[in-house]
Amino acid sequence: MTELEKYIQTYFGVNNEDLIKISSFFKPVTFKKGDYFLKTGRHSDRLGFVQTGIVREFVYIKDKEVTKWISTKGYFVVDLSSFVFQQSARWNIQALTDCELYVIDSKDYKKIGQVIPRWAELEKLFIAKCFTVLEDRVLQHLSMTAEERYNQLFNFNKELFNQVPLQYLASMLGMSPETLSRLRKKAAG
Amino acid sequence: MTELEKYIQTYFGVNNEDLIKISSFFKPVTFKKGDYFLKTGRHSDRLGFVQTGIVREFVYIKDKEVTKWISTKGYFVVDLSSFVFQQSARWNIQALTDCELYVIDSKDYKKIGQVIPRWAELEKLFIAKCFTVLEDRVLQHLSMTAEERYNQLFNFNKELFNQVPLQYLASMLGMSPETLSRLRKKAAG
DNA sequence: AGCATTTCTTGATTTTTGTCAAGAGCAAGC
DNA sequence: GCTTGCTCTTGACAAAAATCAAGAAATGCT
Repeated sequence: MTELEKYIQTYFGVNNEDLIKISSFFKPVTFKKGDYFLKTGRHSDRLGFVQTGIVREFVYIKDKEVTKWISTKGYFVVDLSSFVFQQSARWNIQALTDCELYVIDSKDYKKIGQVIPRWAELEKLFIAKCFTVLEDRVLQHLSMTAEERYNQLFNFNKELFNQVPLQYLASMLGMSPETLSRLRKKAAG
Repeated sequence: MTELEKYIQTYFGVNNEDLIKISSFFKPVTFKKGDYFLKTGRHSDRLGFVQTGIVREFVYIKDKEVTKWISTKGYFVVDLSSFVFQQSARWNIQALTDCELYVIDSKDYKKIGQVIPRWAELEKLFIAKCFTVLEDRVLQHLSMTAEERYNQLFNFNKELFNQVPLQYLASMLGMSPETLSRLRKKAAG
């Protein structure tokens, strides 16, 4: 079973037969460090799954880059408003390292629904799960200090701090790079 | 057409016949100021639609109330993780004023899917829309100061500031009540 | 109306975080 | 191996926001 199949099974809980049908629509695509999976303003008609490598989703706000999320193995990358609602893309999605993604375009994606009758239901459940994760993220900003947010992310995923330029993590945590640097020093004791 | 029907049509874009089928599952329930629609830890098997009044969703974190959202006419109120995934509720949902809600329990909710074949698809679209709204909210915390967040909410919905205790709005915006008070004074010039 | 309670404002102060600037450390490419 | 960038750290300072405390204003209740 490939990584992709493993994750689809975990996320969507389908049987082996459906699993193979679904995953067969995804095609492997390699990205070099710096390549864009998606650029703001363009129309995105594809969904990616990170097999290896690190991918950053960010947007320019007042001439500054704001990193919304950093995806590693096992994450889907997509601009949902663009993929689902055919709007122009809000996020830039860029490979931070060389990457292997499994990619599906919206034309093929629609075919999944024809093959798997319960697909819309499974999609709903998956997006609902994503929603609750984002709810938590909002709550973190309402209730935690920069230091607490740093510690939480660090405890959740230490490796990230060796693999990703810290300025991006700082942005994703909603603090300046200097603050992250100081909190890091402080936590290291 | 009732408010509920109007909003269902706007959100889900169904025809008149389906609209009536869907809305007929919702039952009007009145809540007195202070009543709880849902309490943390309980199991929630109902979804509400705010017809009149104001409803607050909040949670205790380290003995402090954190207000996640304040809903007025036209909003759905629900603990999604509880309603969809049968987990115990994460949020308290309380009437800030006397309220009329249209309420549906999960048993009846499931019947909608039997009556409207496209329902899972429509649900998916609705939750996806909610997801993109939350994405924006996260971005606001990554890129805006307390003052900018205050101004944005005030410009978006001025009435809220006359109807809701400001301490709740402050919490929802991720700042102390004192800071909100000062920003408010400053913006009033 | 009058009292009690809650909510809001204000000032003083502290803490947290951001900004600016300089330099150190690293890595990529020639 | 040596530039050339890029990234990270550090210090000094400024700005933003939190906290604490006191009182004013509004609200609810009887």
